[in-house]
Amino acid sequence: MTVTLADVAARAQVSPATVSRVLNGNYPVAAATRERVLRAVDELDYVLNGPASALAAATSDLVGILVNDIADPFFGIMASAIQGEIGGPGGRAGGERLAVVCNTGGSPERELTYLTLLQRQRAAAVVLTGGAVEDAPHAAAVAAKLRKLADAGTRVVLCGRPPAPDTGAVALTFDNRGGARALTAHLLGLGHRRLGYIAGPVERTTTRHRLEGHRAALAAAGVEEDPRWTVYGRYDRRSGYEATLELLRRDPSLTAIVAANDSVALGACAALRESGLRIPEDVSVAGFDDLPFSIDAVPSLTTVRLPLAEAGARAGRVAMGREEPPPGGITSVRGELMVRGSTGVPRVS
Amino acid sequence: MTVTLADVAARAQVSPATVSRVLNGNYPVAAATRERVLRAVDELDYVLNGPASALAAATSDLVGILVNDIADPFFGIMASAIQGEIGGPGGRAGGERLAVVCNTGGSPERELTYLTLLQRQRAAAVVLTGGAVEDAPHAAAVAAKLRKLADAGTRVVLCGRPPAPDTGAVALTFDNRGGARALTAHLLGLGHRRLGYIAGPVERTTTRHRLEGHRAALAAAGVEEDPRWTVYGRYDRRSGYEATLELLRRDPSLTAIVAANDSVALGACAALRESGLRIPEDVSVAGFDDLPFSIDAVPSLTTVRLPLAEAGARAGRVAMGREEPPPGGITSVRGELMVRGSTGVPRVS
DNA sequence: GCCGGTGTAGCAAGCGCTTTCTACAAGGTG
DNA sequence: CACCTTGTAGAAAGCGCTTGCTACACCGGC
Repeated sequence: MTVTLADVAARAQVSPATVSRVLNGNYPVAAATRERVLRAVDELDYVLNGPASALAAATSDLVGILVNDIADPFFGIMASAIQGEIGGPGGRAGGERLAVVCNTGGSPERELTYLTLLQRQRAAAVVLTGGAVEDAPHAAAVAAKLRKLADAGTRVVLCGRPPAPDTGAVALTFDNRGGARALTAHLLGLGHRRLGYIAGPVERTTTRHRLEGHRAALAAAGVEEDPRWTVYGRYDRRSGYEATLELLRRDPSLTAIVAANDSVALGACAALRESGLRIPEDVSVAGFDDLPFSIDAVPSLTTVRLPLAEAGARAGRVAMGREEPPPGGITSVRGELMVRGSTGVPRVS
Repeated sequence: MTVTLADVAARAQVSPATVSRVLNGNYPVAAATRERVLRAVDELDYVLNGPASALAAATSDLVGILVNDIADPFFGIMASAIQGEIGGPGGRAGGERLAVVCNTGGSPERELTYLTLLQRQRAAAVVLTGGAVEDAPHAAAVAAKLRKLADAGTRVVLCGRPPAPDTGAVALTFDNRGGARALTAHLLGLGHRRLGYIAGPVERTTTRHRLEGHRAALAAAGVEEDPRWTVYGRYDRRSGYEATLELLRRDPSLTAIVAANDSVALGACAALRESGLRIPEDVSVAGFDDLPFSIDAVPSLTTVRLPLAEAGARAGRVAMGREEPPPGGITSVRGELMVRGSTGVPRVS
């Protein structure tokens, strides 16, 4: 029923080995022979059997991309950039690779399961994006898995994720701490002294680093922080909305709200508006990431631009071995402070 | 070096066949034996070789998802929903399937190439999302490919895409025409008579259907359309921004702008604001899709909500054979008009 | 004219798994 | 007690491809 290499070989009157070599192009085949084979392939409408190739060659053309939430543009943009570089159709690279996008939903177990599944597929490379979960046993389990993958020849790249020592994984980390610090410093420079902070999920590295940067800026300015000013939530607008109402309840005198990311900031804006507060006259709002919609917020959002696409592209190239990994296998990607309309001088109180 | 089924079998003192059966759980194995095998698997840290299984069993656990642009939440949301249903880790389904997300960038060639790649992988199912390109030869080529996939046992589902007759593909189509018609009818009801329309790329089914709906509404209300009122572009904010400036240049007396989707609408809003026009007092703006950020626009966007997540989930289930396909293999999913702040009665001129 | 390249192609041995068919115990039945 | 189920495990034949090795021309040089 299905046509195989042997069928093509028969039709082209060559051996299966020759057909394989024509298709893989890694062995000299006389032009005339190649021609004949290609014609046979075409006439029979032959499609290589991927699993069989993978088995025989002990490699596959699958590249895994782990994301927390593919519906979130933060991950979508990175995934898109990674995919653009791994040499799928249209990519500049020769081989045609397929991107397997795995939605972990931020769950450690799923992350591990997906890693195993990718190991099972003998993935050519795996890129893990976004913050990691800070649970020690889980981190160890992931590290062990990554080591195993690396040992099996799978290239492992971390994109926007802290390094995983001794795993052989290359890390392209975002400087969340530095970005957050610059952002809060900007607010402090405007004169704000009572700043609410809406953090992400508690056990996430991204959450911690951004919060640390925020606090470092406060400390550097000698501003003492009230514990009531920090609320933890999720990385979505709903969370920002709710957290903002909570912050307002705890301390109505806040003059600025720093959000874990842009979606959260948008939720914060909505809550503020509904509470009858103007942005930035009554309360300034700042986000993080600079996703495409942030500039369209009204007022447009002051935030920290993370070069998501660039980082993803680089991660993709490194994963494909088309770009040298950074020295030491680790590099930090800086964000850029984007000052826009959502932040201003605090109201006089 | 790498541990194989045979190694596990040796350690558990059973035959490879038994190990395979324990792992696949589709054949009775005595509890004690199973126990022993599982222990061996654990001790050896054995991971099944996916390609080998796929080859031997002539099936794979890969599911392809074709999207135009994974960085766009429109596709991200659908992809996420599909993935949630195909039974990956955490899914309710038993098998563990991997989602291969293919970014076609709207290019027909890439679409075809990806389809071939998925055919090569012997994908268990393929879901194509978003509008199709309306080029006849290309459409025929895709149809042929889909038929071939279906013949090879791959389940093919179209999600938010028009039916592909005689291909064996199940279609979950969005009622773009109806939604667009309702949206424009709403604007007409408010009293608008001069409405600009920012369409998507010319050769896309989505573009055509939405435009047709818009025109149907105009016709039904007896409003004659000026050809200058339609501009084609892309499905992104930039396009909306530029198209709006163009529309304003062509006819400054427009009182409403209908955009191809929400991102375009956001761009339109930006252009209007920069032109000193208030929304909706001077110009009303409407979008399409109701993506999460649309409610956070200021004023919040009047749009047509498409049940992206629901449709994706359903597509995923149908692809997995866990839900009956609609009768005839075709169903139309309706959108819901969401009237919000960006539309209002036209200014008196 | 003999010999060692050089360029092509074929042979055949796997790659690691699934699955059909067969084998054998153990247990129930007439 | 012979016989047939029923339950469980093994043997072995592939699945379709890749690739190391071998084979064979054919060519130029001494």
